[in-house]
Amino acid sequence: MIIEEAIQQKKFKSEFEKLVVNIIYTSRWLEYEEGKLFRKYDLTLPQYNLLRILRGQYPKAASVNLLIERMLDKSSNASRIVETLRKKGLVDRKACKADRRKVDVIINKKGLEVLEEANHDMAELHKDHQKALTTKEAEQLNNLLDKLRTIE
Amino acid sequence: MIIEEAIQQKKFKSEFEKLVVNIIYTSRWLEYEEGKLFRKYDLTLPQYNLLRILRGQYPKAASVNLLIERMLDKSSNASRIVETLRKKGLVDRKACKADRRKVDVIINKKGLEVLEEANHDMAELHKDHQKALTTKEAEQLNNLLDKLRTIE
DNA sequence: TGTAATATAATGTAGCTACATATATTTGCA
DNA sequence: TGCAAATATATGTAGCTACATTATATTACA
Repeated sequence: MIIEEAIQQKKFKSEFEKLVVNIIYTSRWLEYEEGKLFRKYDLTLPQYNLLRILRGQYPKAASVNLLIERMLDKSSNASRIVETLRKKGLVDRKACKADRRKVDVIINKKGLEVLEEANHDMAELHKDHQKALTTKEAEQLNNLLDKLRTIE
Repeated sequence: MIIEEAIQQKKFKSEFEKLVVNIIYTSRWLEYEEGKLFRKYDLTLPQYNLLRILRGQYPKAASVNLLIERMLDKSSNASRIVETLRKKGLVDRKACKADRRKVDVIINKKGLEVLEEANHDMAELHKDHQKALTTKEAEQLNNLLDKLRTIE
């Protein structure tokens, strides 16, 4: 469905106004698609992303600061998401000995298992995307999105 | 900044995995840029979008259902956002006479004024985007995003 | 060395989404 | 007509972002 139909807006002032709406709308659509998948594992998107970052560090610990730097939402409150994951028994958290301001967060065995399972389903989702776009088109999209953000 | 640097992830499994992250990240970036703008007017993105839909209907009333259909987040709770806007004195709400289940929501004078001002700043933001991409590239991006969503 | 500046993490608040559920009204049809 | 199904909206809950503030630990340097 083209964006005009999707949100029932007949026309946009410019191709750029339309682009902003289109990117946000497509992001929401992707997040919803992924969200359906995560709910199976009682995870949210930010929780899944945090687990992925932690697995990237495994078996080293990550500080909350490191997590924030690598998250998609920089100002999301990593502390609270870590706490949620800890309550679910997917990560361990303890004070950092070298710098007592810091906290060492490590994904544990259960966390790695859940992540592994979710990743399988995620790979399936990406296969669906491959039906819609060729690799070349996906590349082109990636490059254009990167280019848009050069004004930052 | 390319997406790999932005979230400090060295490589992705595929161009498609990268694309999902890139779209969500770019959306967050746009929302943040727009958000800075809205905060000047004590508005949030959903509130701004709702006001725009209401102006599209003006001087006719919109039902909550119509608002939901046209919002970027279909399952956002339009009722509550309308209530927030009403508290801020930007919209009026009254029971619909023809169908008493429905509610008539109309943007008022103050709402139209605030929207007008915010739109000015928004136009400036779009000018910045034009520095990053040509109209042709924006078009290309729009088409690729629409194509990605054809699997829905 | 002592103190101010900085860094790290946690927490409080408003508003948001996603989902489930509740309530009231209208419609469909046996 | 009467009642079940459908429709429209509101509300409760968990978890989220954005922002401001706080608490604590470390660093810089006069």
